[in-house]
Amino acid sequence: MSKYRLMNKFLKEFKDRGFYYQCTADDELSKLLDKEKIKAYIGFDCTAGSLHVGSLLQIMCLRLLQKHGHQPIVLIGGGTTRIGDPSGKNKTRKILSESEIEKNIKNIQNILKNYLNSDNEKIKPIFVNNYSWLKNLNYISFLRDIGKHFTINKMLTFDSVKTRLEREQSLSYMEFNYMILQAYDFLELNKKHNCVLQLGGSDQWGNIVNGVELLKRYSDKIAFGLTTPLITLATGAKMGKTETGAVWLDKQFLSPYDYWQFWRNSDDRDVIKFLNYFTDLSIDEIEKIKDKEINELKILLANEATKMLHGKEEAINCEKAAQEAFSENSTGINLPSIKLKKDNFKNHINILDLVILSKLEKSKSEIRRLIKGKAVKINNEIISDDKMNIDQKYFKDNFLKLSLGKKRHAKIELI
RNA sequence: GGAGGGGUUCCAGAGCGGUCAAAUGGGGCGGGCUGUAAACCCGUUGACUUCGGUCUUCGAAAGUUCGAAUCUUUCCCCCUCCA
Repeated sequence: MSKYRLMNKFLKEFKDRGFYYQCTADDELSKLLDKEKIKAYIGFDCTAGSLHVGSLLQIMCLRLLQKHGHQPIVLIGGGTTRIGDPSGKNKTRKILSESEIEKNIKNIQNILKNYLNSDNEKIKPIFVNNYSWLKNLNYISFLRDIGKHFTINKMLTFDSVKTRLEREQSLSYMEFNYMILQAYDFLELNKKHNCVLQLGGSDQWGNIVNGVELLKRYSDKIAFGLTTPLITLATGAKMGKTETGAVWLDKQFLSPYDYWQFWRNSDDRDVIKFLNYFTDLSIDEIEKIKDKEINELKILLANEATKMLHGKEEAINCEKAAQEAFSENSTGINLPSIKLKKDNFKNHINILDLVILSKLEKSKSEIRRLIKGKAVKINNEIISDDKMNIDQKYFKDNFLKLSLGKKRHAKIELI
């Protein structure tokens, strides 16, 4: 901290953008980064079938590394997922099947590829799966070579262990070993790739420090750990999960339109922060525009974030669709469309069934409630009767716009 | 191993034989105000319904009863204290 002004460019940007939370030794790290291009890694867990915005800050860290000429290593925890990280959990989580894990790994890699530069040999991401080394560990030699560097006394002091022990549920020996395995990952990546830095969320601090210390003890090597803060929204909620579900970084789970909307609906107080975290706009640019009309900034944020994941074209489409959908007399023509066979309309279809088909809502009771609350619209006309039938004359050029409340819109198209 | 306490709808947490689809708070959803924000106000929040009702829920199963989230038995799980 003391040499802040002299700080390495990568670290400086890391701090200026608000990514910085803790570092094992920032002065030394700064010096090292000035001297040479390094390899750094972040581990991703593959419990879920995809990644959501909760991991986006980590992904942005990888991008930032690349931007400054360092090479990121993406560690997918194929092995450790088989164990389960006890951090922040009060229950042992379910163990996934082999095929599920394999599928998740592929999917997660694909998402990351959207974000990372793979063209430049020097900085292109190295994907590794810790299962490849963990699966063949020999128990006795592992205990002797690695285990001896860990004391139970110390391990018991880690929050992840402590909370589980003190407070509620049991902690299995299997999970207890998680932190050792993660430390071992760092050692392995150091040997194989000369990786000297591990990044992660602040909840990973303990695990990261373990790795750094293991490297020191085992091979007398200096390595570093760097963590990012836990992002909370202005409302206090954790980032990444909405009530409707997680904000997935994956078309199959969340449409680009909804992804765009997620950013567009950010809390005023979060917008500048998010521009720093989740866009490529330079700090200077953000400084320049920060007093612009807040809704313009939200659109900018949505565009930039969507562009990064889904591409420029999609981002433009999303903006158009949104503009159109929210305007007074919109036809909803640019909305993502739900296609229905004309057979469904031999005569007519009940409004409730139509909404169900649109997938905007799946409970008829809920739709009835919405209708009572004047929240259901077809072509911007309020529907007041849940027995109403919709026939083909509601379709103009074979489509109609269906709205639930102010924010949920869909285009129903006849084919 | 011994002694107590507990498992309730998304969450927290009341209820302790009928008036219980279950208080209250949080969250969500919708409406109002606005700016697709926040705050605030109002409504709503198991499913299905021909709007009369019907069906499924209070850890699991069996039982008592006209009637059970509420009582009994067995089982599963959790917490606290003692050994």
